[in-house]
Amino acid sequence: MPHPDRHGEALSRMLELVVLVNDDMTRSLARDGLTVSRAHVIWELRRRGSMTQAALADALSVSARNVTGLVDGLAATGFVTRAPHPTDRRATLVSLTDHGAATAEALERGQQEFAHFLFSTMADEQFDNFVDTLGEILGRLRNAGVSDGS
Amino acid sequence: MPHPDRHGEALSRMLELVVLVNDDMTRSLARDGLTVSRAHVIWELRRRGSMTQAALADALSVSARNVTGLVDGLAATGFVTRAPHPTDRRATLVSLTDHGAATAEALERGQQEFAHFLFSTMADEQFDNFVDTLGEILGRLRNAGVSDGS
DNA sequence: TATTGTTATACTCTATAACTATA
DNA sequence: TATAGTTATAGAGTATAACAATA
Repeated sequence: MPHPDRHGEALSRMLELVVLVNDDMTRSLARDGLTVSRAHVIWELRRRGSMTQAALADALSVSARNVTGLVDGLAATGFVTRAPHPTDRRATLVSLTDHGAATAEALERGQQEFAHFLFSTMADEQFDNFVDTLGEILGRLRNAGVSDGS
Repeated sequence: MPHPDRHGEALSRMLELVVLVNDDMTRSLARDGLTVSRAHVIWELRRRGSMTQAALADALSVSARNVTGLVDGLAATGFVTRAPHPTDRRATLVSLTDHGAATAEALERGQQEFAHFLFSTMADEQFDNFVDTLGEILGRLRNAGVSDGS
């Protein structure tokens, strides 16, 4: 087992990674007139098609109140539209506009390029080990919703 | 070089890691009555000692306005105190109270335990590779303040 | 003139609670 | 009764701009 001190160094690097990735996404999305939260909405609509706001709230783990606000913003800037639900007159169907769909594709392309930028020069063995290790760490974090991080 | 598709998978895992680590820190800090931003203030004060608000703004990459708010909150809850700067009468020195210092130590212990929780069962070789790879990725992100992430 | 910190103002994200229209 | 969505309200984090006190 490695020196315990190295564990702290590894965690520091992970925390810096969190910050840098977050900053990078925020900056990059701002160029498309988006925030991280709004991009999540677009992302879900692309993956799963038109949805009611209740379904969006569920998919994004966010309150109904927040969905209203997020959809308000996205509708005002032309990324999504609201339409009455065909059978349930209480509900609203949220869909991507053409602009929203094009943006979703651009986001996906951008993400692919970003992944390439990060990993493409890495040797096979190193890369595989990295992905596996990420998987192990994610497993722990998922199962231990509780812990004692900084 | 690995299949390009695996790059996307690696990035997905990294993004999930960002979310989980963030959630974990938020939940854990809430138990001490802290938020991530306020914990950063305590962290810097522990690392570098008492500082003026201007120095804090610099260290945290945050606006002067924000420092006022953060210090207000931390002072109201007894983690820090404000005192006049001995030589510059414009400035205010922010210091940890005993409670703040004790909290800072607890945060550091918690972070060590968290690192242990994540890494202690890992084989040497895997762990070393992981740390090295994190370093490489951080290097790229630091140097390319610009990129095209999701 | 420049710097330190505060107040004023505003935007985003988050939440709960009350309310309307429907199921 | 229960669900879908909105409005009301609130708190945290972020920011810029104007201002007072001091350098």
